[in-house]
Amino acid sequence: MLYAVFMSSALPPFPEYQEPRDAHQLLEVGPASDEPCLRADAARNRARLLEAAARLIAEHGVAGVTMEAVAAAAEVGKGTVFRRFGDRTGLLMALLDHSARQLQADFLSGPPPLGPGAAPLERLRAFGVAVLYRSAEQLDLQLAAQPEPTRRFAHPAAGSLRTHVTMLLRQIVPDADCELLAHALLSSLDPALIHHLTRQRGMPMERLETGWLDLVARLTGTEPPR
Amino acid sequence: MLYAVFMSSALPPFPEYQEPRDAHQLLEVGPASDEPCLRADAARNRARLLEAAARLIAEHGVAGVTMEAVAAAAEVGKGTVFRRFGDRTGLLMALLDHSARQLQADFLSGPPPLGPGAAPLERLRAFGVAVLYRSAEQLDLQLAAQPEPTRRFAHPAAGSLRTHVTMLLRQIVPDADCELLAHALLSSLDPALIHHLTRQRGMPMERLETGWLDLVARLTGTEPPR
DNA sequence: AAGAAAACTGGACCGCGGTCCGCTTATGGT
DNA sequence: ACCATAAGCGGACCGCGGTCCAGTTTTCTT
Repeated sequence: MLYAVFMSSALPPFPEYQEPRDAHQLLEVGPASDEPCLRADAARNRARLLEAAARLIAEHGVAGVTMEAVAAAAEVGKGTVFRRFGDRTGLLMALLDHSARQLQADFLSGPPPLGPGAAPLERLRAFGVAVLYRSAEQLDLQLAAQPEPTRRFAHPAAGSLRTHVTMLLRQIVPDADCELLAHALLSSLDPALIHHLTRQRGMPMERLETGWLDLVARLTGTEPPR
Repeated sequence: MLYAVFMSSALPPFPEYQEPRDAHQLLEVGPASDEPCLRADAARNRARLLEAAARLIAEHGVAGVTMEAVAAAAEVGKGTVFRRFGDRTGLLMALLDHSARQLQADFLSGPPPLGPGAAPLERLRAFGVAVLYRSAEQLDLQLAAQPEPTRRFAHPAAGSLRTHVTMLLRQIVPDADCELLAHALLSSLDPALIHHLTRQRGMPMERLETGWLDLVARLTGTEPPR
């Protein structure tokens, strides 16, 4: 499923979050909406690059994804890779873009309990669980795609999750500092943390899952489900 | 105060957290206990390196701390820097070691409300505030010293904080999954998050502080102070 | 159709983090 | 005092991320 990504879109670049061109935006969910008028050859190269990167991951793991290796595998110059994706992190993020959009679509307009239709509290619970398992599935890539600490929260995908959680929280605990609370909640879903807990401390995912539900319950002052 | 660090100790290395030699441990708080029988010249070079690094930070900011630059400034070979500190992160951590030990001493054996003597809940509140302001003071260094995501939680200093918070939580909410709760709490004090909130989103420290108190109140099901 | 401007390309180039290994120097036993 | 040995040293070396720019290709305009 990694391989289905290549045609994903890229809307106009971001002012503050510098991305040379291709910003794997994730602002609106549109069905990989408009291919941002990339020149034909550029689009072709973009696809070849993503395919090459995916292949390299499959063969040598994330560590094998060297910018030069990707360029070579795609039979493209190194400069092209950087022009397209800005930096290694950008390339890796682009690889995750598809699943990120999927998640976003799910909680923005999918069926309950994730999407609209369920009570906010339930949506929040489902949201965390979804993020948890999604991250667990792609842990290596998620870890490798982590930008330097200064950028971590500036990225649009992160912003999207944040906004959503904040919105839900406002409906559940209107008097709280929901923005801060959202950050706290999301921090506990950080891929790096999941990695540490599951792989370095051997916790089973179920524990993390009930941990999330408990956390939500405590923060919102509600009863845990069941 | 950065400049008072140089003589800090280093106990025997860590099995799992690979550090070539000098592990800026922070396991026991001992008064920078035993200089770990470093050879005389090695100890001298270590001091010179830390001093050089601090000087470089003062002059050119953290970004100016290049391993080669540090080596040159200390009039030492590049290999020596790596032998001593393992990698750039290790060097930067060593620079933070002093204040880390200080903090640890404060909450392990200092006066209340941080140290023993106060009620666990109060200690927890004070702990967060202390961490918050300490991180804010040294934000740049803290950010730069952040290791790759895989190592973030493996570091002894992090472990020390974690243990402490877990212990306090066990006294406050004995029936909860305190280990997980501790991780959630500590995540919300991550320097990267503090950086984002204060510098990128312009929140004043006071807001973070009351945010912390509120978070503790909610998680422990207690009333916020005052 | 043709020319000009804009976009894209690729590879040479740079700096830094990290490794390696032959040489030097401290240390502790006798 | 002296030697054997372990510990430490330093700089040449490597690979990778990232930049740059002269040259090429595409697209737009008329």
